[in-house]
Amino acid sequence: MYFEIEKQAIDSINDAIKKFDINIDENFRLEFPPNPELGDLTSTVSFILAKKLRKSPNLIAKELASYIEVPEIFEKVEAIGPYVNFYINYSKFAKKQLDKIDEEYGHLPKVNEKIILEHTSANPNGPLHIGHIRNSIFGDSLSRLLKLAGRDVETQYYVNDMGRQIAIIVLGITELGLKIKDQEGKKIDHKIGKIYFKANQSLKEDKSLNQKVDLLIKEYESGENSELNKIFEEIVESCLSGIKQTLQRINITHDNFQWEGQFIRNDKVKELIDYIENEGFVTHGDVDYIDLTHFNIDKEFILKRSDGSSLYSTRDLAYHRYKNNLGDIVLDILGSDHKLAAQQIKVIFEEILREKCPEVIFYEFITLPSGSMSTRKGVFISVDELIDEAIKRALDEIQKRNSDLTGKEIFSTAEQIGIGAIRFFISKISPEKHITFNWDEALSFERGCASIQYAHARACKLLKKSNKNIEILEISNNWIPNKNEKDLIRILSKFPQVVEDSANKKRIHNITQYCQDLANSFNKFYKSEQVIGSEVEDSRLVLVDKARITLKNSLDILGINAPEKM
RNA sequence: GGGCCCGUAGCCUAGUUGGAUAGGGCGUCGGACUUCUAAUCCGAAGAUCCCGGGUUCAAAUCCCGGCGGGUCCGCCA
Repeated sequence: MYFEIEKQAIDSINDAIKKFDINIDENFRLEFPPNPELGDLTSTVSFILAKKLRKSPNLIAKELASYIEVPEIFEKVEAIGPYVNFYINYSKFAKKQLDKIDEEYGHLPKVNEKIILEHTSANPNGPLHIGHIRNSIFGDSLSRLLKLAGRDVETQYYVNDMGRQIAIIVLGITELGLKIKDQEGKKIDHKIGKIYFKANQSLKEDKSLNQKVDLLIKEYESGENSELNKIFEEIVESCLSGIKQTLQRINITHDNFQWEGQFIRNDKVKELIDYIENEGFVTHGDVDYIDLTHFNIDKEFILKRSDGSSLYSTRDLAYHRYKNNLGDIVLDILGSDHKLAAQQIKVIFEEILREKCPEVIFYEFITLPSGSMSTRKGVFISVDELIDEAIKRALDEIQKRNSDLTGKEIFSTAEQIGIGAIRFFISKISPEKHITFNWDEALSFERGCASIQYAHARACKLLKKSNKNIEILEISNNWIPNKNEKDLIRILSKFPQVVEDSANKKRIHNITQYCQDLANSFNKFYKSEQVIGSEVEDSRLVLVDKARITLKNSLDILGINAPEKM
């Protein structure tokens, strides 16, 4: 609906512009004015015309507004300063807009674009910690957003089964006699994390163990020792199963898990290195490397270790080459510590392999007040701990309030609220901002996610209480929306536009703001307007139902459940 | 030392392809539950948009120079 009336407004402006006898690009879009008193839609086209006509934008706006034939859905068009503002006629608009909202609301038309979205890809050397969670939550929400916006998205987790980290765990088990089952921790990923920590301690004390790690890496890479292969695979598989469980708790699943070892086993890494060699980009020194100084990167790209074993970066190159064949866009979510590596990959793809290079979205770190987290040093807050604490706090909150929840409902609702608080906290901050973790900030239930979920629960309760079949309710013809209703309808109508904008920018924090605005508007309406028993009960019930749907759909982008009771 | 990112009320944050009185939230202060659930709503106070220059009719936004924080500069991933 929004797109339709926007188009009508744009057409009317374009018609009016013809009177100026000037050519401009007709594909401009409209914006939302900063507040409703200034209308529902606004055009800044006067600024563009001003340059061409050499007249002040204010005068042009005035003239332009007088030329515009106001489309029927609008009440008036007015120039205020340099802006041309359109005011919606809500008596006409309300019904049309609300009729458009169904369970699919927000879905945009299919775009012919396949996106391979890699996120999380944490090393299976321990549990996920709160440093990883930004990657997972951002990646998952982005995938939901892009799907809603009509893209075909496949999510992948790149499993590092071949790195030094895993070899260190194997060392712990085979050489240091550590057993997974003896380790502290409720989940297997936590236990494996303990072995990783302990093996690293030993490695620090006895440097000679490093040579054993090197041997393990070489041997696993050769694939010849089936006994050893099994140990590696079991560790990775076990740890990954724990990671998957954690992700599932916060509503995250991946479509696909790709083990990096496959690119060694199927010779793709070898083919790649040969190709680069043939193209003449390999320099042979102590090790084989690509000199990237011609491309303004001072750091060389090393292709393999001097003992011939492969490196993460080269295997990653092969993985990206593989992904290039799967989709139109290859999208990675990476911590900003990968910026240099990503720059190298970009140059290698563009200049050497002559293929499209991956698109990367970076995020800054989450650190503890005491500094960075480290699985190796055993310094981190695990995502499982965070979830447990979030649910515990939500449970306390529910018990403090007189909710009408009973038995099992209490726990599942606490879960939804706790997880919501976590996902909302991470999603609302733009990724380039560094976060110092703080329990109380991360797990706030006032005015945060809980108030949005609460708005949804209120809507559900109200609809149930009305005892009417919402499906067959009609908006009354003599319903003239008042201020609170107009505000709510306006914000409901913006949803598809917010989806489109956010998807184009590949940013999700706009969605959190939208959820908050929508909930605020609904709560305000709820507080000030009687629904059941009012003269326009049916119309208001429809409005409540549409708000319910939009709240649910917008929360869904963030992977947050919308409880029906709280 | 060099590269990249960040710096917006006591605190967190949006806005950064230049454009309407810098938008939210937490916290503070004052109001609203015999009313569809107060995890709510209404109102108030609170900002040198890190600092200093510059470009512009117009700068939180662009340019230059500082300061502060994060991060990278591994034959780790």
